[in-house]
Amino acid sequence: MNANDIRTAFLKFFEDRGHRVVPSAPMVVKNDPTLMFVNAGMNQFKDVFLGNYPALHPRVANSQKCLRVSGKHNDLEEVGHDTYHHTMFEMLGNWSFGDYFKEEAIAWAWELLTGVFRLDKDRLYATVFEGSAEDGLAADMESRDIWHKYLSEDRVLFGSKKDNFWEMGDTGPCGPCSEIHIDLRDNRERSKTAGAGLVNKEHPLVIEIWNLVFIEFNRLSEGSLKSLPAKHVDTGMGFERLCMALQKKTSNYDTDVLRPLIGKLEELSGLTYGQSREADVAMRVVADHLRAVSFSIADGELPSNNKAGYVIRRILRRAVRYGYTFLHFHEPFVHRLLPVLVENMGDAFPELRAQQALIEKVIAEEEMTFLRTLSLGIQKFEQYISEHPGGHQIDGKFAFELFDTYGFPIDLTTLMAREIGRTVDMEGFRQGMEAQRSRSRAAAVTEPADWVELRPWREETRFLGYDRLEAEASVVRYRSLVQKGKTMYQVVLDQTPFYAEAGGQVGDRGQFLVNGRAYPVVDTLFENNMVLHLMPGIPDQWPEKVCARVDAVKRRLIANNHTATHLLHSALKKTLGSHVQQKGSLVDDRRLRFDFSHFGKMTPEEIRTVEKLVNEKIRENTGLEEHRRLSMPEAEKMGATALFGEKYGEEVRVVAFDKDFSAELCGGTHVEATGQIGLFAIDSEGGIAAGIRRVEAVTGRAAEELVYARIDELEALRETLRHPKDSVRTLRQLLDEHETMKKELESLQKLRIRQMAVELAQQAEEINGVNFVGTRLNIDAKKAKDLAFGLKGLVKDLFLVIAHLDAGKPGITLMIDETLVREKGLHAGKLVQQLAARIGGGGGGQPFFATAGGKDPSGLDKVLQESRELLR
RNA sequence: GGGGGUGUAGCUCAGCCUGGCAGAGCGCUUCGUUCGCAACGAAGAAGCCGUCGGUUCAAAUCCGAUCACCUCCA
Repeated sequence: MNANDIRTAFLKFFEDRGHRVVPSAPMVVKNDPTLMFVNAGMNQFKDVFLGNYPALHPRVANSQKCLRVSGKHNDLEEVGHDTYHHTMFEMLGNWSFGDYFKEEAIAWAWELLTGVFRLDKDRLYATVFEGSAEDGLAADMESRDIWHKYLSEDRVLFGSKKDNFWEMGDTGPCGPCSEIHIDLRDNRERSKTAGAGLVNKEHPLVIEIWNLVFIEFNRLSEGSLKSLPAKHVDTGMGFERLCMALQKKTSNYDTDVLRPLIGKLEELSGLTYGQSREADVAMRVVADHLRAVSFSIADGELPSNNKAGYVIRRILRRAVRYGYTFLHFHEPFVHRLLPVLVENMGDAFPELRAQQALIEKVIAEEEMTFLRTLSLGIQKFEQYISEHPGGHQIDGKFAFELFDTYGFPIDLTTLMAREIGRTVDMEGFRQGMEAQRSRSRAAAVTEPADWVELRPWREETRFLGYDRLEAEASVVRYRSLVQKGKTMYQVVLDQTPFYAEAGGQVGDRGQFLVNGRAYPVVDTLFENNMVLHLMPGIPDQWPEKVCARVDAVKRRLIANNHTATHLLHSALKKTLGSHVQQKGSLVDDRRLRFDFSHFGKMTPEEIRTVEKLVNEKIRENTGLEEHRRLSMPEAEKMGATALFGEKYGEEVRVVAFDKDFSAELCGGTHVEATGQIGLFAIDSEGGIAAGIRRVEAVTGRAAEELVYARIDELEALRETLRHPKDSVRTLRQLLDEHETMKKELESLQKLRIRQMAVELAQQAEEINGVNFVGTRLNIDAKKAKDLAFGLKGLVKDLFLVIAHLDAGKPGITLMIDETLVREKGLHAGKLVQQLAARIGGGGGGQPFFATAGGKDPSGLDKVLQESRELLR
């Protein structure tokens, strides 16, 4: 059975048992601050479990892409060293939302594994929760009894809270779980040691394949458990491990999920998998990471230097590092595996195929920059070694600097040190790291308090803002949080006209009217289907109803920009081609920003074409066509644009303006008719990442101002040029002329200085074995310096004093030949200080050359006189 | 969000600590040598030292702000 068949068989099995099959949600989490990536199949159903959101269907099955690289579940550093950890993996799951419970979940798991997949019954074990005194929970005897119907007593084991009580994170839905483990060792091994003793003991061939979680509680932030209104089933079966078991392999990397990637790596590196431990680890790392990074990019998360993007960058760099060190790739290579991945998984995950070119380009670019970083680090390392030739230990502070500032991985530093017989002071390194951590932690304290619940409330916040900007509503809950030392409140209403930040559109501002007083709302956020109104202050007591009023002027400007963004999106597709995909968007009341995939800079003509197209649509004054509740297939039939990496529910909203021109799935607020936008103008176009361009634009009055500003600038230029016929030609001529004149002037000045130098050389006067030259000139300090250096070559034993005056500023330049400095102990810097007193100033310099400046020009003659006397 | 670093010739960078003539290698142009060149020799062009402000007689260099990029942490 190949991997694709296994996936299909799983989904089919549960579909036949009344489950709705749903697609994987994107791996990148958009509106949950506690989570960056989907780390378990249940993430997208979190709100259903908590009762915040009704289930679409009581029974669901899916295969969910997961990424475990940060937070509570972080497997990144394990990957590669064994044969079963992954950063990205697929989680096959079946779900019951308040429907069936332990009995069916266990029965079907057993039937699927032994009946459909035909796994050996005598290789299977089950674990159940042993209870926890800390949480006041008893052992899960119910699950144990159910299991005894299928498995003998010695195959049903009790497990601790760590293994058999599943929690998504520090807070959130959780419950006891029952895991199914499989013993994949050969018969000889199995007869020697019983599998039961190896369960949960990190044995690579005695592994958990399926976790059946019985969700009953919500873990609150103070640590206690709260019973949920309904009981749910959440199961997760590691797809890669299942494939290993069914394909009779002993490593996930030997299955047809990952082996083709390793094959390609063998081809590219010339090494054979299975020959050396180090190369094997490296190949597994690269294969795994390529898959994780590719899917992340397809879901819209590009490598970058912060947040989720930074995690992606770190994964990719880990792959490059292993390839560089152990597979001897010194050129970008990771991106070359992509075609193999797409070939393999492109059918099950169409987003991969659709964005292949972009993914490849982004990875290649990122590899290149990292290789640059590496070579810079190696350079720094070598410099350090040559500066510290002795010693056996490399300073931990230096190793940390290399890592922190130059991004040079510590294990490479260690490796390079070992090659020259040195070690690295890891304690010093660790200290640097710890200091860095606590600095960052101290800077980011926005711990919210627990919610204060005012009324029972199970639904999501009802959004009224498509139709009205003001509404009566009840406060259902609120909490405080401290941000940068200031206390803010997040307030949730049962219904609200406020639009919460989503899809690039910023949150509304406005106010709540409570008993005749206005309390400002400074921002509106979306979190777990709740709309959070961010408020600097709240009343002591909330009345039954408050009046929520959105700032209408801002909202109108935002609508202009959002609709313009849709028109821009279509215009870009029409002008540049269908490869244009939205990669990001920001819409506020002042401007709009749109990021999209496109190769190469837009030409000025293309920019103009896009602007014209958008303005054409504005003039047509096309009315808004809004479909609030369409099914996904209906929306697709309309040809509405959906975004990769965006999670859509069963029902979607489609916003269209002349539906043949622009129709998008969108939750944002828009204008009634495009004419309201008035005018659209692109302010700038530029690149932000490999293959991604950014356009910034303005609409309405802001667009008008932009156009005026440009006209004014041109007018001012023409005015300055005295209104020539062809100002561009005139300006170009002027610039050319300027350039040649500048050159000419420079060479003339050089010539003049040389001439002056020659003249002055003739004036030289021998005083006590010194050739004295003293002169008064109307030149600036820079020219005096040139002159001094010019004269230096002409006169032996020179003692030069130039008393110069430029724009009312007097100055002294003093030069003394080096031989005089040596033999007579003269020092220009000291002398010039003395002389500077005459012009009411100060100065200094080196023994052979010094300058001074002052305020009193009348003293210049005295300077010359005194310097002459100095020599006598 | 917080820390560190880097912006100097077309490219890669030195110079900054300790203020005092803006440099090197590669590339480029011209000439010469060579059967030939990723060869050799000679000459040359090329710079608002990221931007703005401050300190100073004097700032690439010191101080402050700002922008861009790199990097680590959250």
